[in-house]
Amino acid sequence: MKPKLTLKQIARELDVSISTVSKALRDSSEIGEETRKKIKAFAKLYNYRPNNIALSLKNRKTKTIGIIIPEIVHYFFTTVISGVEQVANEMGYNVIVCLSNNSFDKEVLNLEMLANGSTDGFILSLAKETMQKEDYHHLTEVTNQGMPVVLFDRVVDEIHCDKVIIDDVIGAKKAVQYLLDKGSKKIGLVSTVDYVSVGKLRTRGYLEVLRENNVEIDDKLILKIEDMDNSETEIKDFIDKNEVDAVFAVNEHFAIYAIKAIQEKGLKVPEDVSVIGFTDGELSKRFIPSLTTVSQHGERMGAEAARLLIDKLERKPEEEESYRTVIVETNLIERNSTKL
Amino acid sequence: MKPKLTLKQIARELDVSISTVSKALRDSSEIGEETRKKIKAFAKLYNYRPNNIALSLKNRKTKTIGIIIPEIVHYFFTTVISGVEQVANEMGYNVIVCLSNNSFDKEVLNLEMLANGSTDGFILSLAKETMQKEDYHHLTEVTNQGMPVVLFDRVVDEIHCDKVIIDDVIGAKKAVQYLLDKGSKKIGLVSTVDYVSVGKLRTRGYLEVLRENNVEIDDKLILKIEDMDNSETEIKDFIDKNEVDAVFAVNEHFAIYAIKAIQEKGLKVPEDVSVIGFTDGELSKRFIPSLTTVSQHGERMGAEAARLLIDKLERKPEEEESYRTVIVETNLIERNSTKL
DNA sequence: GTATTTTGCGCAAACGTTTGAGTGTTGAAA
DNA sequence: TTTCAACACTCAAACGTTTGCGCAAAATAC
Repeated sequence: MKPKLTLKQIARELDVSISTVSKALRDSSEIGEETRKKIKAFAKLYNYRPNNIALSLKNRKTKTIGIIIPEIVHYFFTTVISGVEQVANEMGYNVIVCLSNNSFDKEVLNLEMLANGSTDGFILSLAKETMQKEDYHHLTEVTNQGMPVVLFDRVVDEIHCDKVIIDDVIGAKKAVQYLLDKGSKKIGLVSTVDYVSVGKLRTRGYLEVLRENNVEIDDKLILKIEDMDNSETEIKDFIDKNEVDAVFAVNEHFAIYAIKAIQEKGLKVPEDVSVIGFTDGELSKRFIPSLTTVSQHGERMGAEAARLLIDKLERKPEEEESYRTVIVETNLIERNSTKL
Repeated sequence: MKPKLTLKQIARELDVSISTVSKALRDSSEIGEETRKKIKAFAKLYNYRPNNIALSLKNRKTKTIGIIIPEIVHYFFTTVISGVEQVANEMGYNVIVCLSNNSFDKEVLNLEMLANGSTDGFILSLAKETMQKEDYHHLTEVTNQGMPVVLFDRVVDEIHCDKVIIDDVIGAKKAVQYLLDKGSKKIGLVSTVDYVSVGKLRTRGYLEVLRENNVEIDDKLILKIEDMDNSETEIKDFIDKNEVDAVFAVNEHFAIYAIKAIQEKGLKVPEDVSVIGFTDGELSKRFIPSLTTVSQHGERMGAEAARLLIDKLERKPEEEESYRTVIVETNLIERNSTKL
């Protein structure tokens, strides 16, 4: 139980001053060859490592970036974390992960906590509740203090900062166009209510493509899930009541519930009805039939977000502010839930 | 762009000393009513928050706990994180998540990094590579420095610390006994190679139950997956070559590959062959047929681990050391991949 | 032999806090 | 008037670093 070596202890042990030790270890030319060697040998022998906290205080930077996500038990978010982590580590940064659990209050709390010196900047995706409330003061406050923030996936125009998003509209268009190309005529949409930005945008893509292809839009074929906990039965009802030859769902789960409902109705996927999902997770790959889906490339988004943030962190203060939005391209992964 | 309020600035602004400000904010009786009110009002107005880094340095504790896991894109680990996070936040602790990506070197690096002042203690699950190498010096070093460590899931006897595990043997026994009770005679096992402790233990449970029930053990019915990337075809081969009426797989993926192989062979699950998995993830719930499985209760494990760690952190130093191992009970979740 | 430069090291301040000890003023008891 | 406690506040050290500056001794130059 040796209580961690410090400069002070090395100094005492070797009978030199603290600054001599510090300088020696940092190869300062101020220190003589001999003393330097002696100190370095000692430090190495006892495995000296500088205390990060003290360094953070001194340098006024922590070399850690905070990431706040709505939930962690969620494939997409974990891939984003993975992407952030890779880039961050490469650049010598640590990552702190906090969860908002989709709660506004917890998002605020986490942000405040991390903003008080724990991190140099943030990467975050807004909690659902925050987007409903449209209250972003906690974020503007943080940015006002000069801490860079990068928003991803669930972003919002009101906050001025770097952003990483996918083009939800184009992604949705790709999916629906694909269905049309394969001969589908009556394409159902299973989406979320509009305050979830991605639901709104993907719905827009759906509508645009239909219009571009002169397909009549039938409101009955559009389902907007209000209550996630009840989504399975809502989707079942929807499928039972409507006759469709294809379904575009805005996430994996909805797609799978749709497939289940279709199968229970006595129809086959993809022979009778094609289904396309969004987000390429475990389920999409492993489900039978495996899901044709729009891939979001979470890892790439995380990497981009980390790069944007670190860029801001290491930029000289003279350079003028400017915010970028990078759009990570989606692409359609063809599997077995759509006909060839 | 106001650069974050400090005690010093408040002191200058209100023309008192720094210590007066500090004491006033902490409601010290040393400070007069009037000044205290004035200072508190000012602090509130400008939203003063003490700097965590400075506090950490002063108090020699950070109120954060580090968690290092082999991979984050993995349902079980995310549920553990979720559990840790809940308890940690309740107790006023922050959580730093780092990934070892199953690499020994990265595990060492992360540990060193976090050990240098960033966290008060660790919760971790060993990287696969670490278990192969059987090199735990990085962990013993950390514990020698007096930092508490809690190991979970992938644990090892050589390290003396608190541990949270599930009873893999009992869990496996429950599963296999269940299959026997339902009338299965030839139960296949799909496991991992033995240096992955959980694979070994679950295999042991399988063997024990068969022995207890006087069922002959047929080595041909035991598959040990060496190369994860190739597991799908290995399992397909295994199923094709052997006649079984049930399969016990040590994780979700293996279970699903088994089901696929069984179906491709022209047999039905669960009518012809029952399948049981381990770990209750998204896939188990949503797959068709949904999987009967041994639930690991990741969230509960995380919560237990956090409690153990915080307990150690807040214990007075006089109290003597003792290490506990808590075993989180598994239970069988019956779904549709086994016959009734 | 003195004047100047170089070498090798220590001092002290700073980062933002907390806190025990010290200090000066007030008011009351002796 | 002296003594002393109570009050309200400030000083300074500490946590572990880094770094500009100062200073003595040694080495060089004149």
